Order: sequence, then C-alpha cells, then structure tokens
Amino acid sequence: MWSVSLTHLQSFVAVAEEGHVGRAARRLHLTQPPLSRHILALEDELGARLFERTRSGMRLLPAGEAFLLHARRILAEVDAAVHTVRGVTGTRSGG
Amino acid sequence: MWSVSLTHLQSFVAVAEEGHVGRAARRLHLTQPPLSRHILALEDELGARLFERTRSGMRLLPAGEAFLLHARRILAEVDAAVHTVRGVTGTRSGG
DNA sequence: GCGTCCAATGCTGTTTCGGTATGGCCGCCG
DNA sequence: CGGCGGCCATACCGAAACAGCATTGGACGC
Repeated sequence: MWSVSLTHLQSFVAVAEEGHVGRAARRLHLTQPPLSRHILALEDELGARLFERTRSGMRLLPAGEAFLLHARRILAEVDAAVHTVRGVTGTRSGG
Repeated sequence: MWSVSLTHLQSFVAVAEEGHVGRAARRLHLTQPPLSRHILALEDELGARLFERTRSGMRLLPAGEAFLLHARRILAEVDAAVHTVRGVTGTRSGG
C-alpha cells in the first residue's frame, strides 16, 4: 500500500509550522538528522518535493501545502479515535 | 502523544473484517504472530479491549466497533493525502 | 481424554531508527 | 576577496523494533 507513518506526518507538520528542521526537532524532542530524514523519506514516498530548501529554512511548496491539510486532519482523526475508545470504555477502568 | 501506527490500524481493520487473526494475516501478507501482537499492542495503547476472543476467532467489542469507524476514516484520509500530492505535482510516475 | 482450531508467547536474525560527528552550500562581516 | 556562522544532508554506529519460526495454552467436538 504505502509506507507513510504517523511519525512522518507529525514531523512534516512540525517542520511546516516551524519553517526549520532544527526548530521542529526541538519541538518533537528529536535531533535534526532523523527529522531531516523523515522529510526526505516522506517526499520520496509521495514522489514529490514538499518543501523548498532555502538558505533560511524550509518553505512549503504547493504540494506541501495541500498535504499539510490532510496531515493535520489525519493526526486529529487519530487523536479523536483514541479519545473515543477511552470514552467508550469509561476512560480506563479504575483510573 | 500516542504510539499508534498506521500499520496497527491496517491490522486492526483487517482482523475486524475477517474475524480471524490468521485469515487477516493472509490478507496482509503477514504471519499470524506479528499480527496478533499488533492487536495486543493497539489494545494496550488504547487502554481498552477491542476484541472478544472466542474459540472461533475475534469478535468486535463496542469499543472496537467505535474504533473501527475512525480507523477506516484515517486510512482513507491517508490514501487521499497521498493521491492529492501526486495529483498536485502532475502525477509524476513516468518521469 | 485426544485431536483440532485459533490466538498468544519465547526466541532470534534482520531491518529500522535515532544520535553523534561531519560535510556542503551560501550569505554576512571585515 | 576570505573566514565565519546558520542550515540542511549524509556517513556511520549502537540500540530498539519487527517479522518469522516453533511452540504453548485454552476450548469445543468426537
């Protein structure tokens, strides 16, 4: 199917919002190299460049902007899914 | 945040639809043990039991049914995201 | 009670992943 | 023009995660 992972999506959103790989890495409690690789991997998986590398950071390309909307929705949906299940069962028995 | 992975969601949906871990494994081109672990991991991550283990397979519990709706939506959304990006760039396949 | 069916677990080789160190690119400052 | 600094990409390595094989454990049918 695809090899996209939620981690990649989180990385992508963070970089898109921060505009810098290094800065996004801080936010995700990671270091810059693996995060840089996440973006490269994502671009490779999608077969398209998502960012334009400028000397001052990462700038979203049209494809990246389109993908960002989906990425955010996916992450929000996962969050909702988790909360829903916890809700159905009574938010963890015993607590 | 969470440790849910798209692989786990795919595994969950497959098991939910097939009703058997072994059968779902076939569908996913995996073997039964790792798939079984995916479900256990997912249940652990969510803090709730998603399936009832019957002697004839796996039956969805209420929490599982609720989660299934979200899981399907998430996977569909990822699929849409991938296709969207490919579309934006002009579906660069042949190159 | 034994065989059968299905999921769970122990163990292990392999792959993936993150971290450290380093390189390449380009503008800024002198 | 030449050295410095900011930023992302790459090389390499040790650790964690993963898939698969073999096996166990529980429940029903004969």
